[in-house]
Amino acid sequence: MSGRAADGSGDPAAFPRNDSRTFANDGDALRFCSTCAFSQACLAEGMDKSGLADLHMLVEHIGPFREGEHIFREGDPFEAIAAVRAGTVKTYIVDRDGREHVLGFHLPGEVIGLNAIDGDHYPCNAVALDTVMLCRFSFPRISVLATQLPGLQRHLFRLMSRDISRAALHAGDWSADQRMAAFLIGLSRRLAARGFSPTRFQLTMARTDIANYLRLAPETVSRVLRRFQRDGLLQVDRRELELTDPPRLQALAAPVLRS
Amino acid sequence: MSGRAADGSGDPAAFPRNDSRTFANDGDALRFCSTCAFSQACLAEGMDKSGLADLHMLVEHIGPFREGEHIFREGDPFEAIAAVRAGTVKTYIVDRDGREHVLGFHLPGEVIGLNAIDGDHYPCNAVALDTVMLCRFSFPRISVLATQLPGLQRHLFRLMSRDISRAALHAGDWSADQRMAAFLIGLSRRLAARGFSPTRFQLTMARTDIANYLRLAPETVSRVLRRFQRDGLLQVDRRELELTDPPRLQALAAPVLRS
DNA sequence: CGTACTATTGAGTAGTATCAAAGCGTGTGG
DNA sequence: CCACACGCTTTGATACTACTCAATAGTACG
Repeated sequence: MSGRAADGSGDPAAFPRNDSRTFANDGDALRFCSTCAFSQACLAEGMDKSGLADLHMLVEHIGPFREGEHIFREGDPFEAIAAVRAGTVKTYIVDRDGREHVLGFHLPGEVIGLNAIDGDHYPCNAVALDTVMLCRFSFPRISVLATQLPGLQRHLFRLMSRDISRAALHAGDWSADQRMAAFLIGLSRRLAARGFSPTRFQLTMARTDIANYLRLAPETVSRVLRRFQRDGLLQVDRRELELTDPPRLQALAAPVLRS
Repeated sequence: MSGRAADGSGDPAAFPRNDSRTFANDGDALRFCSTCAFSQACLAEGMDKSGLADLHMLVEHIGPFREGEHIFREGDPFEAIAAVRAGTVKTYIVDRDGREHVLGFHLPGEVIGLNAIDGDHYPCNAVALDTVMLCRFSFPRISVLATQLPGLQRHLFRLMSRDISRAALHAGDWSADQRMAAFLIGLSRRLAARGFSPTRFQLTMARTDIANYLRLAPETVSRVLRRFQRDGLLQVDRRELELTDPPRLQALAAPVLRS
């Protein structure tokens, strides 16, 4: 469990608000825009169409962030949450011994920064694992909007509640095999929910990142994956992954995921 | 790590809304009422005095719950969150192997049920570890109120954000000693924040509960406590505890608590 | 083609869990 | 009031999971 902060050299200021990477709110940007998912969810919570317009006025599309580039760092002043539009974001902290603890991986459609609301500063780092596009929501502004749009407020409450439960599950006491299976099945489901293949996908994170997330040693991650492959549960080549026996993996993961 | 659901025999319906245990909103009840803490926090967030009245209209004082009595159970329909006014509440789940996983202990002034907002049903059980009094807030009603009182909304956001961070810390990868020290220092600080002694207090939970919370075996909890005592960090007799060397305990807990 | 980094593999070990049994407190019934 | 029984806690001995250390292998990049 070594783990060192992957430092993407000199990044610009954290979570830039208006820089060259911000681009217009054009149709092309909206096509894969998770704001839509965000908006959809708010509509599902009862928000009306006019709210949609207000919400879209609020959002800023930022990116691309390149691999290794930080979106925000621990201690940066908190101003905004963001929905991932494309790519994968890793959030992590580094303890005083230099060990990295990965808090989570955030896929398209998922929201980062919710753990920063209590406090003026981000309590963790967020880094792009590949090319990342974001929808940025100023938190003061989206809060105000949430008082006017109950559907939006409800969606935010739900997102945060979900994160509490997810973190609690992740805190549970499980074997290396169970945690790895739960991690893979979790990825699979989240990708499937966004229209990606649930059985063939890329691990956008390094083995070390997986290890630091699952609180395992990198060597253990390697060994578990290899054993899973020997047992016919999956095929793994470098970062390319295919789940060849999802049912058995799910059975392993079931106690962790409670499903 | 055995852990079995402590079942307090036949409880009445979950989270009763109006029963014999509900009592009037009189001065005596309010004296130690965490609604006050809740209200204070909302005022600190900018809520005005009229909001205070609205909030107090909303709250229902329920209890007492006796030791072992359940406040809600996994699967019960979600209708309300609650602030602990007195006593200790344990939240936990039981996995399919019958192992109990303790999600948290909730002291006076703390709020339970926030992880249930996403979903129609409570995702966990809540049980009284001693005599517990609660302030119940109907969630639909407090949501509506939150759209009218930005200070209240802000407070709810903060509470939930804090829970996300807390759960993430708890999920970290630490030694038995570090986890135990962090647990004790955490208790101490939370008690101190409510005006109790930070150095002398009761462990209201069983060793098994502590073990299931810290994902340790009960035997390990015993051994660590005994070693801490041998090393002069604390004095423990049954459930009576005195921290005799808080600085050293804090040093142990520091990487976990990030303080 | 060489270098650097990440991933894999192997051997030995540390830290906790597990199993078994005894101790202690508390409550109960005689 | 005492004897007993039950539950929780403690203690000891042993086992096992996952870590650590060390070395090799494989990839990506210059």
